[in-house]
Amino acid sequence: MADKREMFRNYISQQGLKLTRQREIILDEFLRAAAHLSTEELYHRVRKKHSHIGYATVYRTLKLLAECGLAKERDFGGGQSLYEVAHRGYHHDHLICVECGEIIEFENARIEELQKQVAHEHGFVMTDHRLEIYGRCAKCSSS
Amino acid sequence: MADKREMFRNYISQQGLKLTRQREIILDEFLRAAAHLSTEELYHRVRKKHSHIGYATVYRTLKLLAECGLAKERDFGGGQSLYEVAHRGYHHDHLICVECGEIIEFENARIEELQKQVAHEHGFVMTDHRLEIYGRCAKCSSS
DNA sequence: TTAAGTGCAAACTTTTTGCACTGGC
DNA sequence: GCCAGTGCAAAAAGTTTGCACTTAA
Repeated sequence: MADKREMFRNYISQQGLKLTRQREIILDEFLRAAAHLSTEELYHRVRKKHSHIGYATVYRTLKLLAECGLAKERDFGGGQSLYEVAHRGYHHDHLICVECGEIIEFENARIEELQKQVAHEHGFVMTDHRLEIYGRCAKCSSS
Repeated sequence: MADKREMFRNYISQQGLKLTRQREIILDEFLRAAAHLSTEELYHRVRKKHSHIGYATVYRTLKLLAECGLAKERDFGGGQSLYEVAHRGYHHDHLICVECGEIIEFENARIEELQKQVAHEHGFVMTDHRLEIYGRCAKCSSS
């Protein structure tokens, strides 16, 4: 987490941007979040402690975080996009409960491999992918 | 295609809805489209021939088509959602060129199987999934 | 000092909705 | 004739932007 703040500072200065109090607050609150956050949710969390911070700043900062690789924008449909803390080095996909909304992250090397193969078969060079599995989680299935 | 119109009529009457001229026009134009259409695009196509049809009607009809299984809503990000003609019976995924925007549909039974397995490992019962592979297509890679 | 950043409100984009009128059944 | 559907315009909902003021470097 400390290294992520470091990364942010590096990026900021490299780009000739400025490290403002707001950006630090928003970054900290973002890193504190375990799950996938909407801009709205992050805005409210930030607001609880720092009521002066505006909506636009949260949007702008979240974009900045995505730009520098600390955040990843995810669009699961349903209007707004969610951001998650980027786990550097490995790609993961999502398992989403259609009933309670729980989101579980997973990795599967075999699937990744097959994807690359499919892309190749169609003459594509794969740059990214996204896989979401929807279903009912254990809790929701039993009840 | 004729059977799809039939399906639509059946659904309409079963639900106690009405088969209006607008709905027929929109359905026809939708079925004519080969690729993935945004509501906006469909609206413009419909408008060319029938300038009296409103935006809201296109939205409402597209929702109706999705409801009765004739259309599938796809959200590739980028603001608006796209609809595609639902190919009944099999599920397919998408390969998307990040440069020219071309969308190719594919199926891969092995990947599907692995997905079901992943869901199972996490106690999920899979109901649906979505897989998108992003990359550069042959044309865009070479140029 | 000075250019980037902020907060606010207004603008924009996509989608939905309220309502009076129209038209299938 | 009834009630669902339509077209329009207004409202929502999410996001972006213009601008005058503030602040990090």
